[in-house]
Amino acid sequence: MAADGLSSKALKVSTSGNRGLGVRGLVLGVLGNPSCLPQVKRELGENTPLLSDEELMGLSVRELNHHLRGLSKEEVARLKQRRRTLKNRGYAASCRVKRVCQKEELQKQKMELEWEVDKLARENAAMRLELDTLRGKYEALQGFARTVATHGPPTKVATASVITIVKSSTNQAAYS
Amino acid sequence: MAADGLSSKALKVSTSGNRGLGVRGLVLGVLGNPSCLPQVKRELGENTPLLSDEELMGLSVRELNHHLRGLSKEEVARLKQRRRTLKNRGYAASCRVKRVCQKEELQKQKMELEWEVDKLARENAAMRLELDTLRGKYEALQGFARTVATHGPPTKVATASVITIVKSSTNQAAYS
DNA sequence: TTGATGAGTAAGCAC
DNA sequence: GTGCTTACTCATCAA
Repeated sequence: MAADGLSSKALKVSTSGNRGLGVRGLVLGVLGNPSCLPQVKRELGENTPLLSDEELMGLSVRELNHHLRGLSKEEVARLKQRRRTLKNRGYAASCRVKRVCQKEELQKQKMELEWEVDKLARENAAMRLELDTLRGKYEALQGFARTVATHGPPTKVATASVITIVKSSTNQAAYS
Repeated sequence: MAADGLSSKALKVSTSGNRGLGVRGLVLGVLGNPSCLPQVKRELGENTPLLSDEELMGLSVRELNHHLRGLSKEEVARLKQRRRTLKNRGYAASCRVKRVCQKEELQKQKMELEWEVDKLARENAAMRLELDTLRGKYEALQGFARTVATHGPPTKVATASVITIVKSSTNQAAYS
């Protein structure tokens, strides 16, 4: 268990993948091509040219197996573990990116909604104003029509239609 | 450097702070009171009762210095590092909690805004309907008033006011 | 096996 | 020093 932790640490140090803005990766990258421990037994395999992190990452399983020929069981395990670790590093990075994107997406949607609320509220206010204005005019006209209907209607038909309009008016209870 | 990494690992294993749901912390917690390496030199200090993680975390700097009396420089550094590590663990946890809370807060705000948009849109539609209805009634009344004004006004004053109302109407250009 | 994610650790920044 | 955040590693789960 402790050995695992140690070997992992060693692998981490040996790593040269300096992604993002990480100062750590850059600093460690100065020290290292990926060969701190593997170097010891490297003479066994001629066609294993000290795979870089990127190469090891990109390999398909079949290609990886090719590179694994002639390596000791321990070496194979070590290389596979390094591959897994490198991939995990990538997964972690994309996980972080995803998190940030989701947050930004939410903030964007929020802003759009705020804008929409503002727009609708302004439309609403304008309509309310228009409605009030029209109601005022309507009431004035209605008053006139009532006067006409009361003090001397010119035609029976027209008067009837105005009365209908006035009665169908909902909440204007100013019929003293 | 490698020694640092190793000792850190050892510290991590010795740690018993099992916060959150982590299975790892629980599992490792079974193995360990915090005394894997420190135990060797423990006989030197009588008044250092193997500080637990919680105790070490909660200590003020002054209290910590008290516990540091009679320890070797290496021991002091080790203990301080453990303290720092423990605190970092807490910081990381609260950082994660904060992140989750912020996200939930955004989602909540988004939902509230969506609800508000919906409300305003419905208000808007209702007002638009009301406005159209009222416009219809107004136009009908206006037609009647014009008829009256043309074919025999009962009073001069009332007619004038109706004419004013009709003329002040903005976009109703149905004056054939 | 691969990809994603929670927790823990160290580095680095800001106060 | 303290607290926060990022990048990395590992354990663990899901597909």
